[in-house]
Amino acid sequence: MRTEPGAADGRVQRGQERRRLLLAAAVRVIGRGGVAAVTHRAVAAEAGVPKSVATYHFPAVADLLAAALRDSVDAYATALATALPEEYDTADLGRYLAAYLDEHGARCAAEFDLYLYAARNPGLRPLLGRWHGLLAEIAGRFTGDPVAIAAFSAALDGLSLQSLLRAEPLTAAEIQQVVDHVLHRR
Amino acid sequence: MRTEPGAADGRVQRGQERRRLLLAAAVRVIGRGGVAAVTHRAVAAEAGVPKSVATYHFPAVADLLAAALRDSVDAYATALATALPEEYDTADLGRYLAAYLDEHGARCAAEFDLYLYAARNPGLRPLLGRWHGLLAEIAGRFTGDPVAIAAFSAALDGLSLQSLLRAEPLTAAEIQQVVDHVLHRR
DNA sequence: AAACTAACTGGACACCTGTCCAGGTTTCCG
DNA sequence: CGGAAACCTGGACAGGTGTCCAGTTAGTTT
Repeated sequence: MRTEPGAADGRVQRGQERRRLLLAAAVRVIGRGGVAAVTHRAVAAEAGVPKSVATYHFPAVADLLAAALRDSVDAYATALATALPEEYDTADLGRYLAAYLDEHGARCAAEFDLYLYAARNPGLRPLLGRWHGLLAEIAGRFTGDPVAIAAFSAALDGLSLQSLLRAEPLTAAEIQQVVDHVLHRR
Repeated sequence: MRTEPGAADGRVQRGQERRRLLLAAAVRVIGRGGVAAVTHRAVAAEAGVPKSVATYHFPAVADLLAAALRDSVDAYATALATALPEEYDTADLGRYLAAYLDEHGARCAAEFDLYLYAARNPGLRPLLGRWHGLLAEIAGRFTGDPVAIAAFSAALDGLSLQSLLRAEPLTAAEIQQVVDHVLHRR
C-alpha cells in the first residue's frame, strides 16, 4: 500500500515525537539561562537523550532556535484558544495571564528571549506575525479602534515583561485594571 | 599634597576612562549579538584594546554585564533628562522615542537583552528600579492615576519592543497616538 | 630618588562548543 | 525477502572561552 508523503510512519512518528521533546527541553533551557545557554549538548541533556539526537534533528543551533520560536508561538496560541471560553471579558483575560505568569514565568522569559533573537534575525520575524495577529484579534473583541488595539498589544507585552522583574508576578486584578484602562472601559 | 580617596589620579582617571570605553563597547556587542556575544575578547576587540584590559577591569564576564546594565540605565536616564525640555508634552515624548528607536535600535535591543538578563539574575533587579521610577515620573507629569501610570509604563516598554521587530521603526505620530490614548487624553 | 601601587599585558590552562562523519539500527515498501 | 530510507549514535576535530597569573610600566607619594 502506498503512503502519501508525510503520512503516518513509525520511524517518522517517533522521530517527530523526539523532535518535540527536544523543543520543549530547549524552551526550558532558554527560560533558565537565555538563548545563550542553548547548545546541542545542553538541550539533549535536558531532554534526556544523547547529544547526537539534537544534532541530527537540528544540524545547526540556529535551526534549533528557529524551531523553538515557531513551536513556542504555536503553543501559546493553542493554549490561549483552549483556555479561554468562547465569550470572555477582561477579567478572564487578567486571570489567564496572571496564572500563566505565575506558573510559567520561565517559559515567558524564554519567549521574550526568542522575541529578541528574532529581532536580530530578520528572517525569523514573520514567525511573530501570528503572535501579533493573536493580540490584535483579542483586542478586536473589545474595540474596533486601531489605536486602542495597538495600545492593548503594547501594554500586554510590557506588562508581561515587567512581571518578570518583580519579586511577585502581577495579579489578575492588576492586569485587568490596566487592560480595562487601555481599552477605555472605565 | 594629600589626595582625598577617589580624587583625581592620572592612573585611576585613565583607568576609569578605559572602563567606560569597555562598557560602551559591550553595549554595542550586545546590540549586535545579544548577551550571548559578550566575551572578554569580543568586547576588548570592539573597544580596540588588548583582551587583558577587559579581564583586569571586569574579572568575570558577569561583572561586565552587571556594569553594562548599570551604565545603560544611567545613560538612558541622563540622555532623557537633557534631551527633553523642562516642560514637555506627549508630542515631544513621541518625537524623542521615535528618534531614539530609529537611530539607536541596536542599543535599545541591548537594553532589553540586559533587562531579561536581570530578570534571571535577581541580584541585578534593583538596578532597574531607577528605570521604572523614571517611567513613573514621566507619566506622573500627565496624570495622578496609578493605573494610568502603570498602563503608560507597560505601553512604552511594549512599544519599544515591538518597534524592534518591524521593518521600519515606529514613527513619532504612532507613538504619540498610543501615549495619548493610554493617558486618556483623547 | 626610591618605594609604592594601580594599571596594564601576553601567555597558559582546562574546558566547552559547533559541526561533521562513518557506521549501526529499525521500520517500511515493493 | 531485500533494499531503501529515516533514524540514531559515539567519537573526533579545530576553534573559541573563562579565568588565572607572573611580570612590566608608569603615575604618585614620601
